[in-house]
Amino acid sequence: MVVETKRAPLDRARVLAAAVALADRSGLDAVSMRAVAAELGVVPMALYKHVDDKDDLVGGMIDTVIEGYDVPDAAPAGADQVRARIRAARTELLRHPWLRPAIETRSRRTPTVIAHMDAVAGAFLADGYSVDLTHHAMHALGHRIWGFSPEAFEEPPATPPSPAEQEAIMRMMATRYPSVTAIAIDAATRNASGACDDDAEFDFTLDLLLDAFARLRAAGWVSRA
Amino acid sequence: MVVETKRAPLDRARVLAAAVALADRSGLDAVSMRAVAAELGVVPMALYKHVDDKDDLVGGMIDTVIEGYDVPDAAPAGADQVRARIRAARTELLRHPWLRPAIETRSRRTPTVIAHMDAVAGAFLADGYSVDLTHHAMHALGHRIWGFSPEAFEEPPATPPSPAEQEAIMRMMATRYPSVTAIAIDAATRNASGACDDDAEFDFTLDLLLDAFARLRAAGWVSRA
DNA sequence: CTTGACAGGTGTACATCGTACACCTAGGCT
DNA sequence: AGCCTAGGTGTACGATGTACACCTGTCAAG
Repeated sequence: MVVETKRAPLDRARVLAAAVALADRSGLDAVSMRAVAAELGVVPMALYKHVDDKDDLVGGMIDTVIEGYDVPDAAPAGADQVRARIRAARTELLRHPWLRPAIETRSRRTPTVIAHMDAVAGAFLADGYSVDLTHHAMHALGHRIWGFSPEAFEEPPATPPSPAEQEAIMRMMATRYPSVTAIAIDAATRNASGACDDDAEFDFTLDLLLDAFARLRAAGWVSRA
Repeated sequence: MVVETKRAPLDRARVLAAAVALADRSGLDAVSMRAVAAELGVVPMALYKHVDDKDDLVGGMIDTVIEGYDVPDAAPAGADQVRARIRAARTELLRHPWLRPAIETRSRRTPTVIAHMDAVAGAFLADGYSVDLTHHAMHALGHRIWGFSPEAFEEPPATPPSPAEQEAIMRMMATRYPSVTAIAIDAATRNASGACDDDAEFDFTLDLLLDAFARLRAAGWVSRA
């Protein structure tokens, strides 16, 4: 008689893991209920026994990643601790490109998400920052707390036209948008590929902000008027 | 004989205006091809004669708003000009709440969008900022260039539980997330509603960043090592 | 040992969405 | 007069999220 290898029963963690794996492989758009179910060899509706709805699914995916943050818990306090946490977040963000759009379109907030914010805020407070200054800092850091800089410049969608066309486009750009063109050219002299070093920009801004707040604190800034 | 009042033929601008009006009234999710078509008393497929696809539609909606920026063209140069542009963007952003998610999920970049970035970058350059410093500034300002601060704290989804439950939740929050709770309480002492003054935070961070860059420039910073 | 509740997987069905494709029709040109 | 074409129509398809009824194996209580 044929013995079916019995499938271990699903649980929330396995569902989320499958969704994360799928997103890593094929992007966030590929994460549909049906696709995740197929990944697990199960019918779509089975997922709803472990997940409220699609929104809960991607919320759970985010949580899964956040819980994997490699954060040196016994790290130095204050700004350095903040830096460590944010860099840990960024590492994970780079590993999972779908994470950014996922967080950006998020609606509900989970305990895991709040806990991460609490840890960052706590590091400021532990370093003697006033509550209000910490508040400002959290706002200023914004999404950087999740490891990404919300760029004004997005990746160009990789439309490599013929070299001749490219020349014409460049000329048009240079006359119509001289400033961004100047920046692009300057960046290209520094980086053969012409792409910005996003990682360097991230650190630059992070340091700029952390320094600015350290300066305010040192100057005795406590709270807004 | 019955004389049908002849409908003026559609054009791209009318389609976009209808979509913007609909989004203003009912949110971005309500903007489907079918809904916009209905708004115009036309069949869904008619829109495709004026718009490539849905992505082009929302791109066009964004352009429509950007083109309406009330930017004092003969404004002071430099940081003040940047401030003016960004504040103009923010005004429009507050008028159209759908704008933020629309921009965030954007994929293609339109000339109108590039022109706005070019104007901001140009203001820095005109003020004597080096190209590279301008580049950094654009990255640091990130989405703030579009008028929004990408907050770590999002609006709570307005779940007002019973006062008793609220009390219990607060107590739990205070022990589990002491830092964010401290911030929330502190903010509440300053603002009866307990909500952050997002507008004030926006200005605070904008000033912080612009000051930081002004300081770098004054110190003779020209380009990264 | 029986029974029955319940956790968990199944199957069908539906509304909504974007959009491909073929079609029709009214104006304006040659 | 004849035709081209811009612009609106109609039908249809595949994908998606998810409601609802159903089945089934496990395990604890009687």
